[in-house]
Amino acid sequence: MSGHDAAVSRLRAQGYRMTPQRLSVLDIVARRTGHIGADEVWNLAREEHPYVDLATIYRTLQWLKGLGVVTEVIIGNKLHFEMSDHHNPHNHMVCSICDGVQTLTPDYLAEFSQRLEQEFGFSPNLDNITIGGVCNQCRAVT
Amino acid sequence: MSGHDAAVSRLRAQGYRMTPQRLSVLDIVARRTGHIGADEVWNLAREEHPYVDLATIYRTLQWLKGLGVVTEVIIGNKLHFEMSDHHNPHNHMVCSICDGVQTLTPDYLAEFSQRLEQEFGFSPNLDNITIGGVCNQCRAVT
DNA sequence: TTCGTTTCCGCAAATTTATGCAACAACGGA
DNA sequence: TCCGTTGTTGCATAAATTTGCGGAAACGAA
Repeated sequence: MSGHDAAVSRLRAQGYRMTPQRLSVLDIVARRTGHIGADEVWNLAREEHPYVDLATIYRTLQWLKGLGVVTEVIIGNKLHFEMSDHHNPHNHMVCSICDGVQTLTPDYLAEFSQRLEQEFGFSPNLDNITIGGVCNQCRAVT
Repeated sequence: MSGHDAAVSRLRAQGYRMTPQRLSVLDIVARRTGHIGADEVWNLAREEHPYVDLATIYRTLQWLKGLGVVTEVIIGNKLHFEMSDHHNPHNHMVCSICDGVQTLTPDYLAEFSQRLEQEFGFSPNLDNITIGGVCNQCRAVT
């Protein structure tokens, strides 16, 4: 179907079972341009498979995140997800006032990341990092 | 009594009411060297004031965080807190395997922060940022 | 196609954190 | 010291996410 066929094959090759629930979640996240909340994934998934449980959605999303297939974006107190694009990776800046999201190339984090690695031997996982703060417009209003 | 008297006076001067609950939370966090979980704060607070509600603990902690009095550290899926030390500020690196915490001077984040500000007009709030990743020892074991 | 192993899911309940509201109490003023 | 205003709390409840467990189903092997 869509562009996540490669991901599906890869997961299957790795020995994971591709259940309808997992395919559905993957499909829903892939079809959406931009991020989508866990609850919204659930609602869409239930249209196809009315019995899917919210716990499965969360489990699947965390599983895909751990495998680098999806990226987590923390918006307010809720988790959102989007397909990871390894050809065009980016992080997120989320405004704590308007919940607006801007993207950021990881170049900005590269130097920081290398220093942590070299000076502390700490390997940061910056793939799923969300930078909180206040955006331009919201600051102007205040 | 301890070194958080200044904070108490300042908060009072700013018009906030210093209730026994708030004093107790402040005391508990200040007395602990290092971070402490919200649930643990609650348990200790109840020893002194058996009626305090967990909601009050969370509200107070978030309030103190917003005022820069305490710093939030995300460990696993739980929130921990410690007194902010503005003379000696630091961020945290948390290992996702062993939950170990290392500290980090904000110098490492300064350049990054400035670039976000200059190039995007985005004011990141890095005071309460927690960097996730894998520490030296845990990586060695794997 | 059937079977067996082993992973995965639905269900229920627990955990962690947040919020609406009426009663309460902190603290400046009389 | 007492009072009134108004910020805070306790209580109840909701929201968001995670986890344990027994049954179900995916998928390779026969």
